[in-house]
Amino acid sequence: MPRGAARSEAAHAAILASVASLVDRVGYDAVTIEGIAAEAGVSKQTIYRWYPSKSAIIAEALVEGRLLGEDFTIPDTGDTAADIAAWLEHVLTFLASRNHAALLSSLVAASVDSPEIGLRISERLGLGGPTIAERVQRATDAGELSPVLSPDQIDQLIVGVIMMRALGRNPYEQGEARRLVGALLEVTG
Amino acid sequence: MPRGAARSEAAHAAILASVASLVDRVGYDAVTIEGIAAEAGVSKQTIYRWYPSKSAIIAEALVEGRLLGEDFTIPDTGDTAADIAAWLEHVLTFLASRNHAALLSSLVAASVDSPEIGLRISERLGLGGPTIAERVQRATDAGELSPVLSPDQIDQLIVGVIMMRALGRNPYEQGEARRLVGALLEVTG
Amino acid sequence: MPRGAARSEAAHAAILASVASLVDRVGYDAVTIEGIAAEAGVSKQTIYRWYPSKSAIIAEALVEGRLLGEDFTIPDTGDTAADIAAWLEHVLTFLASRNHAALLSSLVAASVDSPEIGLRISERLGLGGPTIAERVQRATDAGELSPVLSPDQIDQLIVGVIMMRALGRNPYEQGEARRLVGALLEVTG
Amino acid sequence: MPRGAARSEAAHAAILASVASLVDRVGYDAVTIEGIAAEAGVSKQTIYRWYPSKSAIIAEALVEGRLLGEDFTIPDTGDTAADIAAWLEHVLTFLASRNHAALLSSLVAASVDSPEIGLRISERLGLGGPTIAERVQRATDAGELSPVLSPDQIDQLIVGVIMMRALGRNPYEQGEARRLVGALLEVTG
DNA sequence: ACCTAAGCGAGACGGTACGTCGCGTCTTACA
DNA sequence: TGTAAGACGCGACGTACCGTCTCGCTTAGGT
Repeated sequence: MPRGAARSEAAHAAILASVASLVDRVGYDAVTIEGIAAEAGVSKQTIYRWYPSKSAIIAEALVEGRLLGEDFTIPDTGDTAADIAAWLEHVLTFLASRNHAALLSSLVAASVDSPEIGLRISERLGLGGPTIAERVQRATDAGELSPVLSPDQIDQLIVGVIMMRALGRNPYEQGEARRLVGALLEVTG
Repeated sequence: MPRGAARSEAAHAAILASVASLVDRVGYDAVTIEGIAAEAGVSKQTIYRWYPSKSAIIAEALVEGRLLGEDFTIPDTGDTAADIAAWLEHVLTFLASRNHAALLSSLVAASVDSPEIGLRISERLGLGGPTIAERVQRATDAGELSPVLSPDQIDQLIVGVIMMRALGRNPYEQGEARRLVGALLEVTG
Repeated sequence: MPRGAARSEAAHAAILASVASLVDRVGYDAVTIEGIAAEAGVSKQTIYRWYPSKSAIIAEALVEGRLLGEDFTIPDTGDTAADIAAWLEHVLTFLASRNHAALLSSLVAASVDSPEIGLRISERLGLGGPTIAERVQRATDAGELSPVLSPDQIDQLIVGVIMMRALGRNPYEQGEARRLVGALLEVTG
Repeated sequence: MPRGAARSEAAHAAILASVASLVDRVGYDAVTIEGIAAEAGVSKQTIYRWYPSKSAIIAEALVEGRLLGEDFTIPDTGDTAADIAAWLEHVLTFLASRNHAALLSSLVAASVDSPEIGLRISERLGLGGPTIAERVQRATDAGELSPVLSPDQIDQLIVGVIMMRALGRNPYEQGEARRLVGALLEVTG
């Protein structure tokens, strides 16, 4: 059994809280390890003891829900098209409010040199369990839908739209999500 | 009329050549102003005289075709769907070769802090003239196509796919572009 | 006979005026060639055409009386001790007023790497013609004085006092010059 | 009680050693912070952590005896005039050898912008304890001497001679110190 | 009345050094 | 042994001046 003081949960929490606050206020790029340490009242060494890099802290903050804190789980009501449309609307609406698009785009930039962050963003956006591709596949197998495009392509197109919105800051147009999903899934009704 | 010595075209060209070479060799993030200056045989001050930041240099290198040098103009043969499919295939094939996806994704990350770069990337990818949305709109007006989605949505979906590919490094699957464009534009043939 | 435009006296004068003003305002060290050029409305090239260095400009400004502009000629009334005392009093009084000590000390600092400046300062302080040593020698030869110290030593001591005053910023005490000169020249009266 | 790592004595010593060596080799003006850092194998930041400016480093090097390392303490044998004469001879002889006059004059120039340096030079030359003025005062009170000039004036004259020597680079003449001190202190013997 | 060789302002250029920031590693003293 | 504090070597930042070098204009003798 290890001797000496145990890992300080207070320090741990302070780090995550500070990094979330800083990312929100100044953006990912302008966040520095020294800034986090100062804001959290923690020594740099403590940070480096638990995290190998700035992006690892961000990744954990994502997992802990300190960033992108809302619940973006894809609902499961039996109507796959409606579920996905509702979820997409939720995501796009979220991006259109406050500086959430800026937050997400700075995280996307971060994910370029940290695949981990990309993965955590996906999870946070509700894609941690069954992905859109899987949902579509299942619905197709069940005869619920018969889309022209493959489930993977549909997944990619929808996530691509989210990315474009995060990067481009376009406003959200009422009903857009429903129309898009409807078209992609060939929901004729 | 401006007085004083004119801007040195030699220095100008050397800067752009060096930045292109460096981005290619070490990646966007690892490029430094001092590195550019050293490689170009130019003083830092000369760089700062003409560019406010690293991203401005990248933006100009993009405009000058020193990065993403290929011709990605969307063809115009009369068949809009085929034109766009051919163009998309070209872009996706390009991204699948060498370290081009890494290059583009690092540029996308850069564009988060520099809208200018985002704009120049679009231009370089052939979207500087009539956009996909415009092409689709024109074809729809001419009765050539009657897609379910709006031209803007189609545009966004297609560009979104390119982004996803750049960020995700998936390989390109033969014929993918054609299938995707076909489905989005409702080309039943 | 030379052809082409003649040296611009306007530029010449503007340079000297600016350098004098700048030395007075910011001190020798903080004066820059670029600052002079900007203040004088003159190009750097024009300055370098006529002066090899900053200290050369200072030297000329001294010669022209733009710095240390007062007349410090040693009087010649026949009474050597009184002459020197009067002169010394004049110099020390000058140093005690305004920021003249600061000016002189910055010039002394300049003279460390520019003997030319040292020479010009001496001239300006009235030592350009017969030096103190020469005056004392002459008075000694004439039987007017019979000092214990050699003329050169006396000269050095008196100039040394001026230096100390310039460097040390002590205030001037009424009658000090007279007492000092009296003692050094053994004027018993 | 201060926490954190203590100041590195190794770095501290290396800085002082380097600055002493550089001043000796290239002269005060040509010494740069970057040069010191490179020579000492120390980062610039470490230098700036402890010293606000180049002159502060010089001041400390003076205090530590890395520059003007000789012992210039004024002796105290009971014979004040002889003590001062011996000390002055020591100083003037020192200045006449090697490039010591150049060293001192560059330090004097530096002291124009840094009173601290001026103070440290005085201390180094043996004037840190009882000054010449104090020694003369004491001797006068004891009836040992009865000089015409005030102790302060004598002090100033003697130090002025040292300055003149430093700035003027005259050679030292055998016995000069003794004659000078003799005359100023009215030692008739 | 033209040349044409200076002089001139403006200012770009390759450099060197500045003083600052943040990195990731380390050392110290305390709990 | 974990922690806050903080020093350290390092690399890059963006700025200030250096002294040299074009530019295009003005000026004024020589033909």
